[in-house]
Amino acid sequence: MRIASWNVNSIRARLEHLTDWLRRASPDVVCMQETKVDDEKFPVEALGDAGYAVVYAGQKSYNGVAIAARFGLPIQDVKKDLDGDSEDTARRLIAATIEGVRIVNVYVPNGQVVGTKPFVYKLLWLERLRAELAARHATTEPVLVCGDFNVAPATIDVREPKKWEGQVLCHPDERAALGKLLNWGLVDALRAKHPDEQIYSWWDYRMGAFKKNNGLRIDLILVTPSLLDRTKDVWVDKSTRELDKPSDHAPVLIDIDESQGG
DNA sequence: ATGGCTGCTTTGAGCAGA
Repeated sequence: MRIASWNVNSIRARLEHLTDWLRRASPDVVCMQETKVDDEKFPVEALGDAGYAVVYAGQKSYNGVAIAARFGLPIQDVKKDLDGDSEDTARRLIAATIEGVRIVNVYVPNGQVVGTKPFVYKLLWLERLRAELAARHATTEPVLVCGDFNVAPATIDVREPKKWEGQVLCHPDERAALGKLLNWGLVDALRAKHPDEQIYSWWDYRMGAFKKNNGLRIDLILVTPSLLDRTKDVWVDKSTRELDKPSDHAPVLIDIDESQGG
């Protein structure tokens, strides 16, 4: 089973890229972030034409998450938002069980500037996610948590670490919050498979950052140990970032052996 | 260098992103 995570930066602005890419990359499941659209206006039909069913938790203008699965793969036990969220909180989480894998798709708050209210909210959000996973799941289950974490886990995940040192996305408090989430029982799947490679998933639109490969790896796929055992490979598909009017994020993909699971 | 790009918003300057 091939699962992808992609911050599309507006699903409506990216619809052609998305449907073209689905045909090209052929994921069984794609988790999307920053769909930036009300549920009433979600492009269900376009995804259907591409061969995918979709569940979504969206809002106007900002945030929004969705999980699409190839027709024939049932999407079960859909859960939206963190426990304790209300109707007017940002839509940042959608989870579902597909082929026996619990898939939790997150758009972690950006945090804006270190020390601000949004930054504190980001740290709290990561802790709430950890608490919710720990309350709902055992680490022996096949659980996959993916999305835009807005945290670069380590120095290797940043092309210009000195420039980013102590800044939002790279601050020790964010890395500690992510570390605590991992300590519950998750593994950063790409890093486990590629311990020494500099691989990025986001490049700033400005200053020709992509051409210089001046990026950060902030889009992650975290898995429990039983899923890591079944993981064949994890990679970033940079091809979408080369298109006209791209998302600033590229998709991250994981191939999971199906013979051992389900 | 407080800019630089992009998408969204009851359309147009301001916001949020990262």
